[in-house]
Amino acid sequence: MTPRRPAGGAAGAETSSREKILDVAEALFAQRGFSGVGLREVADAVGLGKSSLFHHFRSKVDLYLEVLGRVLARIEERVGPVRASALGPAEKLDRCIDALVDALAEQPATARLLLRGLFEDDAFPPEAAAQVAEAERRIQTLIQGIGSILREGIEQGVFRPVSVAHTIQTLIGATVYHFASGEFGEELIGSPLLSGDEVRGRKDHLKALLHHGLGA
Amino acid sequence: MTPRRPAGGAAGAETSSREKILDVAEALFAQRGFSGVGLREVADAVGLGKSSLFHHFRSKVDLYLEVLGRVLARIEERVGPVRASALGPAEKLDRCIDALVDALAEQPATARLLLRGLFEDDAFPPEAAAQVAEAERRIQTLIQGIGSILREGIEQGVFRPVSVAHTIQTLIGATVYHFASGEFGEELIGSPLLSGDEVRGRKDHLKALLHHGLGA
DNA sequence: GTCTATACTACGATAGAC
DNA sequence: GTCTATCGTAGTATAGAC
Repeated sequence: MTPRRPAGGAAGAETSSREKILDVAEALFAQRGFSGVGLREVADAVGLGKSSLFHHFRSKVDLYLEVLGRVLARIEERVGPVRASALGPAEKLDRCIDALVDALAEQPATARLLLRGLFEDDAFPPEAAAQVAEAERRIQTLIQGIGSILREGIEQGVFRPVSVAHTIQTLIGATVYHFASGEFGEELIGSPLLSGDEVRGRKDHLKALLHHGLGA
Repeated sequence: MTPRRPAGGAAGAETSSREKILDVAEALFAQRGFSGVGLREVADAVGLGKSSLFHHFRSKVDLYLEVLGRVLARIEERVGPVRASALGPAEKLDRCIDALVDALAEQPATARLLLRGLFEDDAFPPEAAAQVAEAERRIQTLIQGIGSILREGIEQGVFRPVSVAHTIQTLIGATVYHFASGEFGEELIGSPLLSGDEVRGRKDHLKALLHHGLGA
């Protein structure tokens, strides 16, 4: 949607093949998962031959993990600054939800890919172990950020003494699942999940529920 | 886990091949999804040749949809009676959560398969359209059951006037995702998700959050 | 950087013996 | 009801010309 210039390259260059592949693969992996997508389908959608993909990515697993890495980067970009801010727990949690929801709503594939990353075990080959471990570490860091906010709030008495782990699980489900629910969610809600109004509505719902639900 | 006698058959019969296949396929499909599982893997795990599966199921899609149907039946069995009961909205919602959580915690594959059914679009062939439509209808019925409880509660003033659709989405995420989160969730919670203590803990967390979060 | 050609494996599904 | 054998296709990945 927002093509950028290559990092230090000359002006006038279009989106690189690499980025095109990543964009297409992201949409497809989000819809049907790692095993559900063939490289031929990716290549066709990009407008390349199947073999050309291997010039840009070592393997299908490599492509998938780079897609996942981009998704995580998008979320970190939004949530990171909130975590580093000096707000109180209640306000910080609100801003954290805003940031997470914005990140998940920014592109339709984000939530589905993250959800798949959270509950699927795709049995990746051992040579990808390092990349898999790094993705897990980044997710852990995000989770622990939310955990810190909740713990701080409980210590300060602004939140009820709830289970931090259970609350995180609820929060993940309420955000990631919602924006991953696609057609099903849209039929239930009755309007596009990613429209500006709907995104605002989701934030309001979540913040109100937590305000009443966690408030001391 | 609970082998039953064949419907009208003689005593002493062990679990039928058909049920063995369904059990094995359920576990595998839950872990890796429709495309991630090969029929050879299913057959090996059951102890049959690959071709023998086609004696019991017309196709892989047929097998998958029958697995999904069993999962839905398990949930309906628990949630249905609650919906039909004559309790007030607040108590009915509590019992509904108990029933749903019990159903999801009964077998480890249930939540993952349901979650996949909710957000995945597996592009099934047109000849399976009827079976797919029936599964969607059953899910819709379950959803509408919860919707009715929420609407009734709001009308009677025992719940805040929240968005019913958003609350349902939150509830699905908080229950189905939690029990589908597998290794990730267990690491976060720190103990097996399906143990008796943990299941009770999850129910308590959810009911407390909703009690405070929805209470008028 | 993209292509054609190809290797090798696995897939879902069918036919037919037993 | 299970088996072996086989079909046709598609999967990931590599080699090498351009």
